[in-house]
Amino acid sequence: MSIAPTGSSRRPRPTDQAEVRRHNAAVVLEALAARPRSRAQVAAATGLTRATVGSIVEELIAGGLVTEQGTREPRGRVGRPGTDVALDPAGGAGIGVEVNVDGLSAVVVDLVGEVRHRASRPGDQRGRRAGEVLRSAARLVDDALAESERQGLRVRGIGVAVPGLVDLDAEVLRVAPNLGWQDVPVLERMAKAGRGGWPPATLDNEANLAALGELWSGGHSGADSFVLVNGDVGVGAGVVLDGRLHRGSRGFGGELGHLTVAPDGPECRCGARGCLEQVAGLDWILRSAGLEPRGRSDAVPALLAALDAGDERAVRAVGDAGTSLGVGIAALVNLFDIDTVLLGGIYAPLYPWLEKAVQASVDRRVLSAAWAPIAVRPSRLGRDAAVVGAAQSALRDVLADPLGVLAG
Amino acid sequence: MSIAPTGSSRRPRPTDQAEVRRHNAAVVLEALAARPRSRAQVAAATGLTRATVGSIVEELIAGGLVTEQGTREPRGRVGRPGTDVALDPAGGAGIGVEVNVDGLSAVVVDLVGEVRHRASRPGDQRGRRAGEVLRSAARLVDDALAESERQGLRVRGIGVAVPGLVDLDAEVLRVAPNLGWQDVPVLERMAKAGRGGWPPATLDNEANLAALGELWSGGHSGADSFVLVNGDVGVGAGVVLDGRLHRGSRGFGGELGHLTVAPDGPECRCGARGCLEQVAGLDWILRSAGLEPRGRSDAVPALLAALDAGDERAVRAVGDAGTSLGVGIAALVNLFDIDTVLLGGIYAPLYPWLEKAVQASVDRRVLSAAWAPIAVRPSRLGRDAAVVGAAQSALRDVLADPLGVLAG
DNA sequence: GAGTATTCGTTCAGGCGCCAAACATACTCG
DNA sequence: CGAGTATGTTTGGCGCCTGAACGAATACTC
Repeated sequence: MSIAPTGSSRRPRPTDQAEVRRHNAAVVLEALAARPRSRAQVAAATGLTRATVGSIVEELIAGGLVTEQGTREPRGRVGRPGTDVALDPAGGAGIGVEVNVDGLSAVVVDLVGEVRHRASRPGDQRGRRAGEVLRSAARLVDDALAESERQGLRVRGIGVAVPGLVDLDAEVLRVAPNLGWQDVPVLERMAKAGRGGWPPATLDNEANLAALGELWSGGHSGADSFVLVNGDVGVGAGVVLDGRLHRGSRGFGGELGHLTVAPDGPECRCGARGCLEQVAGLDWILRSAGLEPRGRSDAVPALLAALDAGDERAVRAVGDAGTSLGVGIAALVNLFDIDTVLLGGIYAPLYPWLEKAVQASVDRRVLSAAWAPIAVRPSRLGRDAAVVGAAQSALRDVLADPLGVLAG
Repeated sequence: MSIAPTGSSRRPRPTDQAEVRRHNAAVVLEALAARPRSRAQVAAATGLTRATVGSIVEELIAGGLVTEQGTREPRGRVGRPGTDVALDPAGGAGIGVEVNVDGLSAVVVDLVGEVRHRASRPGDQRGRRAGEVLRSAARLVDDALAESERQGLRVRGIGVAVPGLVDLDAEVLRVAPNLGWQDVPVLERMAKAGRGGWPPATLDNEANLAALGELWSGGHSGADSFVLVNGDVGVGAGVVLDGRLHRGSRGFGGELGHLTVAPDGPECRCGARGCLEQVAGLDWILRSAGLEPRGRSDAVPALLAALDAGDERAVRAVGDAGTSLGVGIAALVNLFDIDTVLLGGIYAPLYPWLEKAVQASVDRRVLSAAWAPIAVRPSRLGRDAAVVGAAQSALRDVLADPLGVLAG
């Protein structure tokens, strides 16, 4: 059977009881992240003993990640009341930055998921040089760091979202067609332009991070496998399987926009024909609705206004886009076997006009739809998903391995 | 075995040191599966202490999963020579069964991956009733069990591969379009028809199992993320990410055959239009090459003969199928970010005539191809992949949790 | 050929983490 | 106010890994 020696990273690592402790600490913290609870409740929820939970909570309190809340008011139940333990908002924060075609934005999110700071620089970035844009982004980060310090938040990491293919190993933005960028070492440039003293930063695709944002903040109960389709000028997909983002081995996954849906369709920037992006992307929708794709910040409200007014051309444009989009989504669903699809980015506000066409198209093309219906829903965070997801991705390290973070 | 009442399967489970032991036993066994080694070498490879490895090996020997081999001949190195420890072939075996359109087959595979028994019943199954077919399959299993006993192999499990959508929870074959079956409780029926005393059996899609077969036996060095595209009358895909098969949450994944590649194409059995299966499946290829799709067992050799003879019509048919197939593969690659694609099933023998068209089509449509080339290769196990994978999937349980298997 | 160096496998305390049970605490109920 | 119940902590015990020490088996050196 020769399970190939797999020279690479795939070698399974051994465990020891320190790892057990770390793992269980993460389990406890996870339980507390869902909702404040007493130690006994945590024990019941996780399957650990009260003794173990007590000891872990003690350690987490010492590390400043959780705090004891005042005794809960009596609830009419017999027995000694428990004292709730909750995440400490000051225990950690993450900074998220999004670089996108129509502007930059940044947020600070604390350990409980609250947005504590928010800033943005709107404006079309397509004309600007990468270096210039990233200097602006670095300034947003510096501001966010300052603000975090003012609020007594300890920033654990920075997440940067970009609209393009990211090489995770090299931490380089390989290509962002809609920005016209290529091979840009985003993190390096930003750090160089910043005031220094930054916590560790990571770079990822905006659709991926948006999906994480939805996973952690969206409160889509029970949906721990879903795809977030992020519509914009381009169309990306963030794939979450069993509660884990699936980036692909090289960070190049989720390129839904370049799925072929019309082999004889218009030529795409990527060189192929009939890419989904060309018949369901924002530019196509705008053109098809008789609006100018340029000056996007005005164009989207104009589109929505036209739709609200019942403009037939606009309604049909969006419906047609929905049909094409459904083809792409059906492909996703057939391949990944996922039962929930979230429409994000520009698709979120367009949802009411997309819904029918998308659902019809999906139902017709998904083989398993008869046994298990596919739910297509609008994203909850909308355009914020990527920045928030980026900020939270930094915090996930804390939640996933609290003891490791405290020790490191 | 599992503790927690687990309302939802996604809740993270706590660990204790018994789990540590089990995990480390699996790590040790995995190291030994790759190649026989001494305890000291296992320790070096895994990072565990010699003391720990010694104790685990002792336990595995007691359980009959591994054996000490004679002292290795002196190798000119100083120091006391180690005694190699290796998987014990008799430590366990798996039975694989494949039910397919053109026949049934079964194999017995032992713990080291050797095929110890092989049997098949060729013949078109499309006309036969499910019950009848499954009775034949059950007989193959009974024979395989008898043969295993004769060879002193302890059968740990049975894997059944079917060409269709499988509901993993219910262990029901939901639909197999090319067999014309629907909602068949395959395992139940087989067990009822068998002589009894069967070890636990599992049901899965043939493309999935073929992918596992390739993963474990293919020796595609380094490729622990790949897609196996299994061509036949239908077209399925088995997706392996980071060395783990991705079935989808409900076992409905990998339906590459019903990807839309030609929206205006012919109508498919599934109800949609332009499914890949319709323009790259075996029936289409045969028709397009001027051969009768019926009587398939003869048709494929005829096709190959025609290709060998340079028959233009046949060559073009396969080439065209390759182009369409490339569209589907490009979709897979864009979405999953995978750099290796294996062509299996009927595509394996057709590979020489498919290669060019597929690769060209893929390269044109995969966004990341410029940075990371996509390798399209024929599968190594060919038509055997699914049966062998099915047999091995039973053995994986042993390798993944040896102590658990021994205890249970 | 004897002594030394090196490597292998085992044995033995030591530490750590979990569990089970007992205990102290705090509240409800009658 | 006492009985009953649930929470949180303490204690003893066990299992597992580690590190060091030890015997065993081989090669190297003089």
